Amino acid sequence: MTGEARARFERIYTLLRERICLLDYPPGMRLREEDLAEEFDTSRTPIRRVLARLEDEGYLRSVHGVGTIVTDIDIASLEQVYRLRVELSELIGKLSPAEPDEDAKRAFSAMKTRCEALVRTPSQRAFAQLNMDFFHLLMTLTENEPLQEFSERLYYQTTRIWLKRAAGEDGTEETLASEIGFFLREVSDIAAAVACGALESVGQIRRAHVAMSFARLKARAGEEVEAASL
Amino acid sequence: MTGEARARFERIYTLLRERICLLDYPPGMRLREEDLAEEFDTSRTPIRRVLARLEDEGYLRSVHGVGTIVTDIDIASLEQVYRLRVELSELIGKLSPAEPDEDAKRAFSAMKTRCEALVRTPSQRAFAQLNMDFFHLLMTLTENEPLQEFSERLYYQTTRIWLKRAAGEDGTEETLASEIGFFLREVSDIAAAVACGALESVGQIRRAHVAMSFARLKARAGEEVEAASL
DNA sequence: TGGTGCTGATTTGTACACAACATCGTTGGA
DNA sequence: TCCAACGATGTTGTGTACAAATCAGCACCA
Repeated sequence: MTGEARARFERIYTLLRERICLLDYPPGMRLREEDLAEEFDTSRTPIRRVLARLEDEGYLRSVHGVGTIVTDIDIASLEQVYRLRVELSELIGKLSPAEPDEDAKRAFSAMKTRCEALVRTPSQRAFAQLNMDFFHLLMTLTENEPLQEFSERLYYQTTRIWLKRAAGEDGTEETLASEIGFFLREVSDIAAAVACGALESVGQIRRAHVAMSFARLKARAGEEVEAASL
Repeated sequence: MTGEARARFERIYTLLRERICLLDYPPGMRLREEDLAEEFDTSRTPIRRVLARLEDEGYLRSVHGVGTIVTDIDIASLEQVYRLRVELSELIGKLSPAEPDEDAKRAFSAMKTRCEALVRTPSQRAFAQLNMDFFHLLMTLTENEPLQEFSERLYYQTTRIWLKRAAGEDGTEETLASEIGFFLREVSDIAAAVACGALESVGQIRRAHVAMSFARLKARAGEEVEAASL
């Protein structure tokens, strides 16, 4: 796969993965190859190439005769993925850190501004988008490509489930606002660390926040079980 | 993809990946979809599904009008992958370690025996096979599936290049024997750690040996450059 | 009334024909 | 003699028809 075909593949792949992570395609949703083929003005063949990759990476599950379904992840499996994600988070500052220039520092500062605006007018979708943009900005701090690739995969695999359960329609508006508040603190802390070039600290801060956000999710899941059993 | 189709996919995928890692398909070799289709008694379509995954994971590169080529990795990129692999190695003992039972301990002991036999009659191919078997046995020590998956990918991606450069046709028989010797020490150390249930130590020993094996490779690459420039 | 099997519709999986592209050898002219 | 253009050949990428599988709805019977 080369040239134009490659470019189209990347375009569709990135877009679909983003839709899955932003919950435009929520877990359990069924996609149809022919619909996608029509949307991207091609035949099923190139679409199937993209869906195959998304399936290999665990975002989708194709079932013969049924359809292509967006996967869901139970809390036990999610915990395994989070454990690994926590460890990888810290490596951002340890493996080939890229000294941030002035543009990068401004970008982190801009993230903080966007986040403060979000606190005033909360929205799940805007939160999801900001969270993703922030993640990609963080990834520019390491030049280790394999680390970037694996971190991306763990991020996309966990964040959508976390968003759905922690700040989704299930949760109250209160929990959404609360999560945005925690996120603002993370962005502020990391922006400060980046401002003074302390990349190792960035990794440690990130690690702590990733771990805490899962801990909150788990606690909330525990409450739900408790409430259901009453 | 489900049922029988899935099983066939896994079978072909695993086999081809193994061939690539054991250097039956060395870097630069060109594969033909139609040949593979004939070998596995099917059409190009299911084969392309497998090749697509192998390409996504970086083992292959399909070029329109040319062929499907086994990738090679330059020493700079390899170093990035190794840095990450070193870090992940240690996690084996920290993330969901599986307490080894008597069977597992015997399996490690058997590895040591195989390794001692290999020292007496060195063979690159047998070394590659033993190295891979040992890796898979190590993976049974953690129950964290994402960690297993990523470790596998890093292993398959680096080991084939390492084998080619450190113990392949390029190197002398002396370097092969030397590497087998180092490997025997690693297997012995790890078997001992497993025997007394010290899984955290297993991770640390493994980490050290992975780092050292790359260091030797890099040193040898340096010598070659030096020799070439004389 | 409940359950059981059938049939049609829907969807993914496979096979195959053809298009697009790259490579190499050949041939013709300067 | 050199080189440039062309065509033959071989390979992956795309489109499409059909096979295989699942599911829902319904008829039918105990």
